[in-house]
Amino acid sequence: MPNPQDLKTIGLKATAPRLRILALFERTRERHLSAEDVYQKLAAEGLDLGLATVYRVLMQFEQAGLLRRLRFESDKAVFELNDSSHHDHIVCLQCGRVEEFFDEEIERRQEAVAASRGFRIHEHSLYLYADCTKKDCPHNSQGSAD
Amino acid sequence: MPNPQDLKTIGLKATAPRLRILALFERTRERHLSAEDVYQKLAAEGLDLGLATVYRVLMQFEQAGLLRRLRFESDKAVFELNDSSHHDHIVCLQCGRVEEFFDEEIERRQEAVAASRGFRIHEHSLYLYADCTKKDCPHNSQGSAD
DNA sequence: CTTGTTGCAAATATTTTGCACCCAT
DNA sequence: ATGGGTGCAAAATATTTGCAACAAG
Repeated sequence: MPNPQDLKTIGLKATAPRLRILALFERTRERHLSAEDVYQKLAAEGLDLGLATVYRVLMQFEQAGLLRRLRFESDKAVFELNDSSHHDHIVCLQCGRVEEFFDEEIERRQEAVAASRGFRIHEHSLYLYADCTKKDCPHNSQGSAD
Repeated sequence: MPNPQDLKTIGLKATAPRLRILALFERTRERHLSAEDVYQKLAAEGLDLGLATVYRVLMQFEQAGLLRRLRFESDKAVFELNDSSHHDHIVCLQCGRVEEFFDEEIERRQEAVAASRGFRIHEHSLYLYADCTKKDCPHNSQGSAD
């Protein structure tokens, strides 16, 4: 469970929903959760909270820099803990697995492209949609899994 | 106005809504239009059509490869004519201007990153959100426009 | 105590779908 | 004529907001 001070520091009262939501992101292995995911998981743990509260808290955490909001192809947003080291995402279209990566050269080229056209980048979003070749990916479970 | 044959070729009847929507994309200079944009513009031209039809036609055109669906930060999808030459987008956060770019090196690195992690890319989305320095951008109209 | 926070329900926004009527082929 | 296409209204989905009750500091 996160320290209540973590929240007070960013000007938010340390309430149960907030502490539990932050705790969820800190311990969950699937780092990427939608508002609905958070709601379901906490409800399953017996916490009685409203979906609207989840949305509000996620938004506050995003504004405070605790979480980052991502949009994969689906039309619902997912959130991840903001470890403040920038990275992009590669998503397996078969099993939904998400991996993070950072490529110095891609970052450099983005800057170069933008600068050469008279733009100054504020942020970017880069998602690679792919098939993975992991053994436990449904895509490979029956074929050549190599 | 597009040739009715363009539509028949992809198995769609050459109806007024379809021809007008395609024509709109072929002549408009802002290449990126949302369903609502299309609906408004055609309504303004006196074409009486339903928004649902616009959504249906856009979806059919996308599946036929005539259009490509994009999602910038906003939560509505926009479409662009699919000239079949792949490119990414840079969007000005101030004036909404959208420019397209293609960078060989970025493409290569994406493949390399994916391959090294055991993924095979199907598609990707890369958006750069930036400020542009164009003179007609509201961001620069009153400041140092350099 | 006092203001921020919550849950609920209602409101938004975008997109999709059911259905009866219509038109391109 | 006939099966696909259309408009309209209603549904579905994701998210936001108004409000009265509530709780952290």
